[in-house]
Amino acid sequence: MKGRDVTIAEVARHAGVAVSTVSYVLSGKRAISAETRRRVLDSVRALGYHPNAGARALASKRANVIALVLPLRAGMHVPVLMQFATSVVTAARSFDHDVLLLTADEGTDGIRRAAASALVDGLILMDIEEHDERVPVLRELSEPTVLIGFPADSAGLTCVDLDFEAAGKLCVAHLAGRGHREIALLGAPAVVYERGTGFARRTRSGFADAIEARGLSGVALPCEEGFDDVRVTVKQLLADHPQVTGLVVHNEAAVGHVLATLRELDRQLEVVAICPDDIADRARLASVLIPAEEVGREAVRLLMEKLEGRQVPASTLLQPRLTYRRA
Amino acid sequence: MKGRDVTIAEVARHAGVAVSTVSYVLSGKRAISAETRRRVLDSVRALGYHPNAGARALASKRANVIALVLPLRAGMHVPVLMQFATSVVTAARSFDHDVLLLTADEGTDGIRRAAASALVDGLILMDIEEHDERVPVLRELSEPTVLIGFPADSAGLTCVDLDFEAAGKLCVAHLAGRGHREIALLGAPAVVYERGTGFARRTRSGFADAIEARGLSGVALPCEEGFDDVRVTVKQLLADHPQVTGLVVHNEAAVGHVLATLRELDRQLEVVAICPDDIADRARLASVLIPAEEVGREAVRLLMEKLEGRQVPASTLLQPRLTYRRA
DNA sequence: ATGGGCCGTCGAAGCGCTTCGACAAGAGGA
DNA sequence: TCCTCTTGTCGAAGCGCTTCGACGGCCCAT
Repeated sequence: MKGRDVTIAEVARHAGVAVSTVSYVLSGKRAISAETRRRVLDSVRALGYHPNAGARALASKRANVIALVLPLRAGMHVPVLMQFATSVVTAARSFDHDVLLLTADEGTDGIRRAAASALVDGLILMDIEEHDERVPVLRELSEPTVLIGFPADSAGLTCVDLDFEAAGKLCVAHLAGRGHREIALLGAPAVVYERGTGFARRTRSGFADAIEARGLSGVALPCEEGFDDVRVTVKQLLADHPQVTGLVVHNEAAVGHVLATLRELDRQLEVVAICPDDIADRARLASVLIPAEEVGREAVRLLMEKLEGRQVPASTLLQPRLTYRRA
Repeated sequence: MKGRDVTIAEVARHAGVAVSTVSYVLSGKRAISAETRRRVLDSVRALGYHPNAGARALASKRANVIALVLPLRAGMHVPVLMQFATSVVTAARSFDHDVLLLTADEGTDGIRRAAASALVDGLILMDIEEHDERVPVLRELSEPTVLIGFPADSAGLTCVDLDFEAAGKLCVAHLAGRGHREIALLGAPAVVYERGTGFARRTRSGFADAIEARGLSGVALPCEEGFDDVRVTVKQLLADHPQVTGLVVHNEAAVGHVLATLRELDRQLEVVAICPDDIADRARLASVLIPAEEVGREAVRLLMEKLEGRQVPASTLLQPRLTYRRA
């Protein structure tokens, strides 16, 4: 219910300077004497001035807003998604940008619209599939983009992600180092592989490579998320491969159920998980964590670089780290 | 990489009309002949015109963007939060608005900033506490606001939520109707009550009222979310109150663990949950669902009404519905 | 015929900001 | 001393859109 919004003209009048001077004080794009700067900033505070976002965007051709395109589909672990989202928002704020939320179910139209209307200066997309329909659209856009995840053809794009292949290898190395010769991988639900989501496949291929390179024997299975499904899968696995003593779980939702089933069967496999830290911590499990916080921050940083017109590496792979916890 | 953005002036030239005519065709705010309208729309399509959001906001004093202020704190069930968020985005899009994501950890500043800079036309806040620091800020804002949840003093505000008191009563009524005389409520983690989050308390008080009104005996306990904690809580409950035969669970994360514990103890209580449908469905449980979709949609609808300057009810309580599932 | 309305369209005035070029005034070099 | 640079500030021109008032036709009631 405060009075009408304060404009830059009122600040200028109050401080006894020209409008442009106020603008330069605020943007720092030209030298301003200390005395004038102080007067202007005092007036800004006194009047409670906030620049009008629309006017600023119109004049400067920069909205100071980026779009975050979130998926909402089966097989995504929602809390991790949320971690990404908050880290993106926080990072964006640290660059004085806001975040517009676009959901994937508006399809490519939302992306086109937000970009073409200059609503946003750039976009971050999450949960990229190998053959993602959004990717061709991005190529046509003049707005810079950063992807979290990798499509099959990433030429000309900027992508960030955990190095899941390295993560798969790291898990095998860990278990091999502790003496296991036959290792299984329990992965994402089958639908996630079918959709061609990169991270699931990449882990699996890293796993397979490492198994082969070390001359171990291994088996990789998809795994659903419900308790009963997990139970069946684990039992089947142990029946088919009784020699398995090491287990890699790459499925946040299933971790707890897998452990419960092993307890129930009284089988003492050594388990390492690829999952958020809190889940692994709760289960006292060795794990490679998904560095959602770091990925989000890095994505924003890259986008800001691109907004400044600077070159950035096409692909950024964050190296996995394994945390060992004794039970 | 397409050419520079198309402006309304180019559309006007292409269609052979005045700029204002194009604007009126697009906004529908003045009558335009069918013939002219067709020509203009053809040009719009031919040139791929998208109005510049900043210019539009500046001229019309409407950004066509609303803010969604999300919390991210302990004790909130994240998937439900996500459901709210997507339903808000979807609903907003249906009113031709976009959604700016603000996180609560920017505190009240983010709210002030977004409103004062005219970045957004209105705000929706989630996860309101009884004594929420953001509420006084909202009262000073000239932008309309809708809260999802109720603060202790909701005077002058517009709030939407599931009627949790009614939900608590409904659960008791259901169990009483099926012959139970001693009923327990397992609620949110203790911290949620301490924080004064309304929905948890309101369910508890509805529960207590219904118990008393029917002359039953009842007990209400907070409940943590980890498997082991739940196990302890349930065991304690059954030890202290061996006559309990009906159980209301108002804690999404705990539902599964409660059932597992009961199975383990071989106790056949009748359980009804207040939780999202998918969880109840998976567990084949009678439940009152949290209508996240509906709440989000309603919040947006109310906000749009307020944006139009219309009066709206101060409080909107969505009536709970109980779904009975036989196991 | 004649005037009053309505309909469809146009032109122009902003909206609040950024940024470019201009220009005093003082600093420094010759 | 004169001229050239800086440094700090100002004024004005937009940015692309909405909206207000004006106006020429046309129809209908007089």
